[in-house]
Amino acid sequence: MAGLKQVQRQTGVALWRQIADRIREAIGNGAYDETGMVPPETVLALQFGVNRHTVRSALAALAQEGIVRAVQGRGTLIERKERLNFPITRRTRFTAGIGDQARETRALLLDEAQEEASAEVGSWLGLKQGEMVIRLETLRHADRRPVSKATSWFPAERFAGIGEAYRKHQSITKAFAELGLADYVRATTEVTAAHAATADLADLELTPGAILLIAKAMNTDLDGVPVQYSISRFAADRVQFTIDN
Amino acid sequence: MAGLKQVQRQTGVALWRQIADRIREAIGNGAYDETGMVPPETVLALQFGVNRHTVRSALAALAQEGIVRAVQGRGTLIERKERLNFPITRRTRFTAGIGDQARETRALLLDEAQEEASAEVGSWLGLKQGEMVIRLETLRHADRRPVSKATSWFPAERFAGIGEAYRKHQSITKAFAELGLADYVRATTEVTAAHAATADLADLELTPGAILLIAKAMNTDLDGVPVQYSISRFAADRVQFTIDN
DNA sequence: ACCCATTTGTTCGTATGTATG
DNA sequence: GCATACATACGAACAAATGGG
Repeated sequence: MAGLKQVQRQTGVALWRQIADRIREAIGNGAYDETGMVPPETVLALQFGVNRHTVRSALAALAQEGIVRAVQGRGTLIERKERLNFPITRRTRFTAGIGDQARETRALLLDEAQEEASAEVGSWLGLKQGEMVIRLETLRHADRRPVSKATSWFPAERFAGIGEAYRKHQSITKAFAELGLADYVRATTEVTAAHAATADLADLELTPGAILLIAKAMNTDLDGVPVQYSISRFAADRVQFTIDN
Repeated sequence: MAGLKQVQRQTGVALWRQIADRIREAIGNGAYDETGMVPPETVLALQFGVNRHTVRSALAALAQEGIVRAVQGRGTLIERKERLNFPITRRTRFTAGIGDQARETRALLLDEAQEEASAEVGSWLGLKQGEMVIRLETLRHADRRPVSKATSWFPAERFAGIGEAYRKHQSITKAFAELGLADYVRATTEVTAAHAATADLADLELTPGAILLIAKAMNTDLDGVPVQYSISRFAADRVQFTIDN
């Protein structure tokens, strides 16, 4: 499991960042659960085959993120360690899916706009290019940590006022209900991964080079008519998806 | 869509690498399909707010990967642009899922071993920790490009000889069939994303900082008895998953 | 054949960031 | 904290190849 030389030089990614990424990941995977702390700097330096200064840079970055806290004479304590599980099923809902794993969830409406459907959005929603759609930009937190940022499109005619409804209820499900759609199902989900764009880095409180899990999803009503197309970006360090067949 | 200053300084990730990652992604998304080439270096430099040298470093990295080819006086041509779609369903199979999108698929058995089940593997396969399992390390190509690297575990008693069978048929499905298991289904899939480890970088022909889509999957026979647990690492640039409910 | 704008390729120099001991 | 070596990034040129008038 340990393995030496897990980092590479002259690749455009500084060693301290590669090491920070690996330690963050190891923490998320529960590698240091027994002690609740990261191994000593000298041990890490040996493991990664780098100078202790380099390890210190990596730990400083993680401390900056609030993931670890160095205490002189004791070691580097792990402050936070979470990975939320997000089930993708026919009845996928954000709040219900995350709700039982977090004490508190929040939803923020960053932006709302009415616009003409792009080719991509139109094809997913079954609209002609140029028909009007409502776009919502939303940010979701769990226990005060940003978890996902999503862009959603809705047919404008059918769901006029969904922005206000979402702001009020902080939930797509409840906003749909207020607009007369009692139930909906997840039809299709496409999952990819990519480096975060700068705009998402800020909102999701990530550092450059961070990874996003991206879910492009289409929801329909019970008659199979598309009601929502969304592109959700999740901080890959903080979530995993599960698909149960 | 364009957007200025999409890169950040002093983050431990070199600008040229951030830019290379964004251009690779843009190519994958079809952003330059009209011309079949990347914008001129001077234009990219302006877009990203960096010196032309920095853009050239990024393009040199992409040329090294075989994604683009620079021609003096003409521009930088896009050589390769692919993203395979990998459906995750109750009947998920690698070869059948990828097969119709690639002209040629190959499967390589990198390693085979018999070992005691770890806590994780045991819990997925319904074995006690310490019971014997067979581990296969496999690498899959589509059209001569590596697509995924997978580690699979099988109950040793029931599937003795599966390594040989896999080497012969280059297919899990056919190897199962030879050992008397005519059919199996995908029970659960967990999807995460992470930076590639060094060992995977080499086999998947990726550069450091590259992203993996990771699928932890459990297959059962038709009676619901676990027959396989696997951790597959896909090059995120080259694939996407789809989940149809 | 020639000129020209465009685009990639190359060579200086200089400043800052990264990594080591 | 210091000294050293190398990678990264910028700026200003100039050279070489391409395609079109």
